[in-house]
Amino acid sequence: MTKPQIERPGAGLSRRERVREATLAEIKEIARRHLVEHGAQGVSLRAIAREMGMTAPGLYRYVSGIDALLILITAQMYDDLADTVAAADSGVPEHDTDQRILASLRAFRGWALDHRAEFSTMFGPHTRPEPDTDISEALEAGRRFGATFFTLFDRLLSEGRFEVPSDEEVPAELARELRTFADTLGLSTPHMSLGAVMVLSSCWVRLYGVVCMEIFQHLNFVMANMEPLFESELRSVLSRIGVEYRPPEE
Amino acid sequence: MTKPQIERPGAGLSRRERVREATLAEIKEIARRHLVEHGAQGVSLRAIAREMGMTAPGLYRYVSGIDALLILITAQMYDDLADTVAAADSGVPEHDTDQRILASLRAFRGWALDHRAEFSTMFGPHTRPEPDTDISEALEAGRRFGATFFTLFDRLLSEGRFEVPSDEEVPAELARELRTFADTLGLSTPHMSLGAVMVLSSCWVRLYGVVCMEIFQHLNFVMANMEPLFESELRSVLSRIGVEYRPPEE
DNA sequence: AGCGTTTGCTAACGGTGTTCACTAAAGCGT
DNA sequence: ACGCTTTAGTGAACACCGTTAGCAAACGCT
Repeated sequence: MTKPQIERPGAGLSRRERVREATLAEIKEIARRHLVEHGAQGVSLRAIAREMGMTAPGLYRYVSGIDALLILITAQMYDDLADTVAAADSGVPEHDTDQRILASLRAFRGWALDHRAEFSTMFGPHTRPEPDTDISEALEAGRRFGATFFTLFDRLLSEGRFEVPSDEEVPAELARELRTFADTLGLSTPHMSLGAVMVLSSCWVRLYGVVCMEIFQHLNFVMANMEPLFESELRSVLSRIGVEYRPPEE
Repeated sequence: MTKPQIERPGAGLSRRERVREATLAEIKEIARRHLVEHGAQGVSLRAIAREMGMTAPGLYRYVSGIDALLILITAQMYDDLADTVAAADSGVPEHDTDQRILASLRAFRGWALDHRAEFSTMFGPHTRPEPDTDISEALEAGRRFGATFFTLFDRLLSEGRFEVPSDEEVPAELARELRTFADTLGLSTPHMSLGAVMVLSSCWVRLYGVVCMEIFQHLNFVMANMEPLFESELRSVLSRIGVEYRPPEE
């Protein structure tokens, strides 16, 4: 009888660990649905437990509190966002770098518009998590999300699309930060110089800013439709990195 | 006896209205302190009432609910921020436009760093307020906050510091939005063309973005110190509008 | 002095996070 | 197959929260 007692699809997980993983997954799934439907305030352990047919204190076997739960589902959301962006990217002919970039970035904004509550918890204000909470999962998911953009950006570098500042042009203090940034995210390719990382973060800041502004409704009462502003920033950012802008379809 | 029964410093307020205004002010003051000390979650009607020596339901005579209260104090916070920025601006010789701009923008970031919870509620995710809530006060305070920057920006325009895009270069949809933006905020000076408003919003988006990123701790685990990135963006933004950048003192 | 308005209270409902002591079951080693 | 250990989940309890309804006292005006 070669029935494996331990080696299972889940890779080296005992039965107990498997069912544990399953209910944890259920918790996260329900939590996320509540987040979507009722906003961050609407996620409550008691409601989740109710829906699962158990009581709230039982959840503490799986999650150390409501804050930790919200961090946990952050990882899922980054995965979802990453998938959406990656799908948009691969929906464009592989060689057409310009359109791939356009599509990816617009997909980013589009996802944010369709998932305001998620976006807010991912990119909005954080209360610094207690030191013991495991954040690695969310970090890894965030890395995966950025990967699509890094890849495309690296293509631009290899194609020599725009002028990259020399390392001497990067102020010393900024250089230090950019290095830890690049190291932590593991972006070291032949073309990825310090100057390139600087340009990349500058672009990201701008797009992050305009999308945050839209989702957080900062200009809600002075500007009805934020899309033109986004497109304008997009255009400006892309011209900086030698990518041809094209207005959205239709 | 010329004792004025109605005409008082508060301008045409009956005694009742005055004491009412006073307790409302007390409510807002305590609410704001709680916001600073315990974050947005830590503002509760019950706690405020307790501190005032009354009970929570009594507060409903003054405020229609906790959400409305948070909106109310938003106005105060904008005032505070506006004062800080204005103070930094006027701490520089009046003719030195470049330094005034630098000082104002750094004061903006500095205030944000010193008032994370306030900044988060002001610039972070909003749940759209119920239609009946009065938002005009916060809007006016926000306008006052922007005024310092508008004034300085207008100076740059009048000095012809940089090239302003012609109106034809502004895409039609964006132009529409920028017009309502400019109208609502009342920025119509001789120099304030559509192209100028476009440049202004672009600059604002970038600075908003980098400060949000820092305060919301979006890159918390990949970048320890965000100041160099802010300074880098600041430098880049200022070069766009013909202002000389100088690194911060010390 | 009387009367309507405004203010604040108590009580109550329904919701929340979290801790603790406890039971019942599942897993594991022999 | 038995017994022991680890674990999952429960119930009760504590300390909060926002909000509504009904009522009594204080206030201001005529």
